[in-house]
Amino acid sequence: MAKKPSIGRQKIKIAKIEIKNHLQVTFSKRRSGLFKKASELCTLCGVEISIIVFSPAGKVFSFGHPNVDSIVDQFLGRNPPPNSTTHHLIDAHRKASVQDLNSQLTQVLNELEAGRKRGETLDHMRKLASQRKYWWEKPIDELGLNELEQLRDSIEVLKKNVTNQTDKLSVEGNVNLSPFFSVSEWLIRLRSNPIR
Amino acid sequence: MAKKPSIGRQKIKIAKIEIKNHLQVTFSKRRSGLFKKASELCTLCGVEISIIVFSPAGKVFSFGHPNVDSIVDQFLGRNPPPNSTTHHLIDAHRKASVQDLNSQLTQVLNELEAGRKRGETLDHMRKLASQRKYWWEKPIDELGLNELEQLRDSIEVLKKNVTNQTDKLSVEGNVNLSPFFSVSEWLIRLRSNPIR
DNA sequence: AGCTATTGATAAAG
DNA sequence: TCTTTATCAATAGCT
Repeated sequence: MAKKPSIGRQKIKIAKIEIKNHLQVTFSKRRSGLFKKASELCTLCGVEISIIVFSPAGKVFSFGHPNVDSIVDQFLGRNPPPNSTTHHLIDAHRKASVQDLNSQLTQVLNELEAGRKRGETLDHMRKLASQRKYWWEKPIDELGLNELEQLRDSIEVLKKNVTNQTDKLSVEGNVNLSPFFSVSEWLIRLRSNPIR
Repeated sequence: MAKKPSIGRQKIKIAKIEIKNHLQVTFSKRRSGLFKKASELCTLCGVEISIIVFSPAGKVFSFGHPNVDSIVDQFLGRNPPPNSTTHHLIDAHRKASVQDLNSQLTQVLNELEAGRKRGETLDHMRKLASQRKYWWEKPIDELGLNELEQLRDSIEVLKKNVTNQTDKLSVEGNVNLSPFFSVSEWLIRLRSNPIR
């Protein structure tokens, strides 16, 4: 029989797929494949993985192991807040090297940046961003003198709070005036755009 | 010649690997594979992906694409803030201890998780809210103006502190520079994982 | 870190 | 989106 049921899988170049329909199919397949790989890695090696995918359409797909629930629950915990927090800090300090901290910061920044970008793709988020009802939603470098003074005052409170947590804090009360973006903005967007 | 036709790849059960050495090898291989898959998905479909892996040893590995350029530039100090407080900031950073970074990072991470989590189990969070005594344990939507200020400030200081820490650490050590990482990714890894 | 035999993932088509 | 088929790509077991 000269029949050729299928040419089968073909090698492809790793470059932006232009055919929309094709792209959608590939995205679906590879996204599930990626999550499956992550799942296997979790099981095989007992690690914790979090994946967030922001599609061009503004949809968000996420994978997490264990559930985000357990992370939050662990933090809130049954224990009294001070103990819980202290425990968490001690544990983190024991395990974390400075390199880890940097990695974690990178990760956080990546997430924040992704969250910010995602917000920009959504109409209602765009609307929210443009409103900027409060000064603290602005990028810090846009703050005026008076606003900076408020900021400085709040730092004093911050110092006390953090001191309570770690009983060891030497950060001086200064404000970083070169932000990448408004923290409050991504906070608002994050909570306004629950994953999935 | 009988040679050495290895038995090649064998099917494995997706379950926790007990042999430590074996686990480490598998973790390395599959982590690379996962990041490569993510990279390909980014390129093929033009999506944004963030992956965070917490190893059992406490190490953190992250993948992010794209839009990390601006962050990298900030980290590299390409655009230092032209204001008088810079010196004070640098001073503060020098004094910042690892514990400071830990505590601040922990706080940021938890707030981030709480913010993401909120959309899915609003009731659960509100219920737990009544048990909390400190502002940094609240869900983000319950934070007031002053509290948001504090949070933002802590994050800004955190960024600066880690920038300083990274500067110290990026001097020596080799890094795993996989070919599929973008230049930005390389830069971040160079600064995040100076010693491997 | 490399090698190779297999398994696993997936591009193309229905 | 789901199934099938034919290949391509990832990786388990060794060295």
